[in-house]
Amino acid sequence: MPELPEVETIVRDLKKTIVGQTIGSVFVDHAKTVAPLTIKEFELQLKGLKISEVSRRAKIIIISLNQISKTAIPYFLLIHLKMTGQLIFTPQKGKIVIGGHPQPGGATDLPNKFTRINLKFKDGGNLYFNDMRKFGWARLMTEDEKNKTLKPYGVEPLSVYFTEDILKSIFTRFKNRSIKKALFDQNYIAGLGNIYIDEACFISGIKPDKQASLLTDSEIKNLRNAIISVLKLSIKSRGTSARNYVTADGTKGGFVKHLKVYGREGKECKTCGTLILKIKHAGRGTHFCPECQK
DNA sequence: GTGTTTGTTATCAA
DNA sequence: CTTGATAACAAACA
Repeated sequence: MPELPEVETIVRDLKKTIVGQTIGSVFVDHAKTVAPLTIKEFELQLKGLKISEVSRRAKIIIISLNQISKTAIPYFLLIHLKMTGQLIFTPQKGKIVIGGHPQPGGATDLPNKFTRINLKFKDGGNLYFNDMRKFGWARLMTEDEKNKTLKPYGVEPLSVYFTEDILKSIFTRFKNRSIKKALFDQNYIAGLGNIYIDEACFISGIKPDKQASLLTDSEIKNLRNAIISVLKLSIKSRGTSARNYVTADGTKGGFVKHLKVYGREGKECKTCGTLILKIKHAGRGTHFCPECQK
């Protein structure tokens, strides 16, 4: 579920809450989530490590860990939330009720039936990794392994490297495939997913299934600006809680009310009143206004 | 029972 | 080689 703005929101929250904290104990209840390590290995290796940094690359959360001793190897816990993952920090001990935000399955407390990992900090706080569908993962790795894992990812759309020229060269490479396909490919642009691709296409007035090589320079410019602005605005709203996503304090993001096309099929376009269409394209539900987008 | 779902990867088909 | 479609992972919901 989480795309760039949701992951970024969680990372910014965790920077404020867990950096500097030491892991006291770890509980894992689903082996696949922490593979290739076994549950026991994962629990033992994380125990006693201190969190030195939290960052993001593409849709991956990177928790940097340093052991207390100076000679120790730095470790990195990389977490991918995939479709339904949540990462929630609670500062107090014991069972916490997520205020007013029932989780999938109706659970309202922590830990719950979808909690796959619980990091317990020495000062009593808890970091819960919940994942209803069990697609997400948390992998403990060395610096080399981390670099190898992150290497294939493309340009960060909120970085200075995301230029019109880069976008143009990507679309050239995708020639007769659609722009949605191009924007979806994490090896070229990192962090976009179904929601923000549809939204950025609407904002820039381009149909998502349009052939990539047919875009004019001015359309590429508009699309780039739309991608940047929709991501920034969503981060400001703390992300889109369309289904499972919650922020690291367990609250919902507020971007749903800004959505122009995603999830609005059959409703009136906010610009022209035409009904929003939904088709299947690139294997995903694809939303657009047939009047505003060409 | 049917179809759908924010992510990603593998495999098959044209 | 290119491209698209589908299934798979697994679970909930309408």
